[in-house]
Amino acid sequence: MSNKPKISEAEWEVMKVLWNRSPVTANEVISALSGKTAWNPRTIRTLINRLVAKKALGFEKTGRQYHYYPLVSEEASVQTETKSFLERVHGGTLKPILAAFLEEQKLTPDEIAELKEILDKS
Amino acid sequence: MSNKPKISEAEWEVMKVLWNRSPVTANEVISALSGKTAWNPRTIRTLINRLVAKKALGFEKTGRQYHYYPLVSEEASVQTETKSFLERVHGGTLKPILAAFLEEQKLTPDEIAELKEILDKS
DNA sequence: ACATAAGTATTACACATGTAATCGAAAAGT
DNA sequence: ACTTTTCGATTACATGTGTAATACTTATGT
Repeated sequence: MSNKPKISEAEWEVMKVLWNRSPVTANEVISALSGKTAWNPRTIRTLINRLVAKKALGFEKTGRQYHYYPLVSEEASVQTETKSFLERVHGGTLKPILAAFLEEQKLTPDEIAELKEILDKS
Repeated sequence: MSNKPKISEAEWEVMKVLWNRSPVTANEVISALSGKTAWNPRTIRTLINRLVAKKALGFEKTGRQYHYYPLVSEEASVQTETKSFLERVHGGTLKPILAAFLEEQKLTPDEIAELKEILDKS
């Protein structure tokens, strides 16, 4: 089952909150995002609702409040996104991709070592 | 100037044709894509028009025919896409991303060596 | 019990995207 | 010169996305 729902860019921010901690209420998602984004709480609720409609999130009712939790794992979603990304830039040279990776992620030495290990094993 | 126009997934296919060879006519783009996609020629013309509107493509008229060519480089576009992709999954663990990369089997041993070199230098 | 507040559900609306069809103009055949 | 074909330009339309506002429902305080 667990088919890969397409998660939009804004929705992705919501998912990251839920992957980080769950189950949480809509309000908790809203306050978690209030530092990061300038979205209206209504907007965030809309995003949550869409994610529920897409079956990327589930919830349990506790009284009138809903506690949301992910129905898709972060790992699987990253995989899906990455695959789609790679398909799109297929044929592009790989070097600038990794270069951007390195530049953007500000990799720690530990992470670099880990990546090298992955490369070694392949 | 040359600001980064957002190129959609379908449009990206058109750009790849043009990055590969240009300037070419719409019909040449259409036949280049006829093997890869099942799009109606009308659809491809629409995509070309949108890319022109986004200033991702330019053209010269030769008689009544237009010869299109990219206004943005593949390198720059890959960079932009990659940055956006990374921002979206930012905070996600890096390992599954590289794992997906490797799984796609885009990496030849030569490339792996090259990547390791990049990692070494950073 | 009833009003109020706090959640959730429904509706809105503009712009992007996928996927074309139709309109109009100009080149080319007859 | 007129008709037909061939391009490009304009228009279409459903669905997705960003960004909310409004309506509805139900705890909760009084």
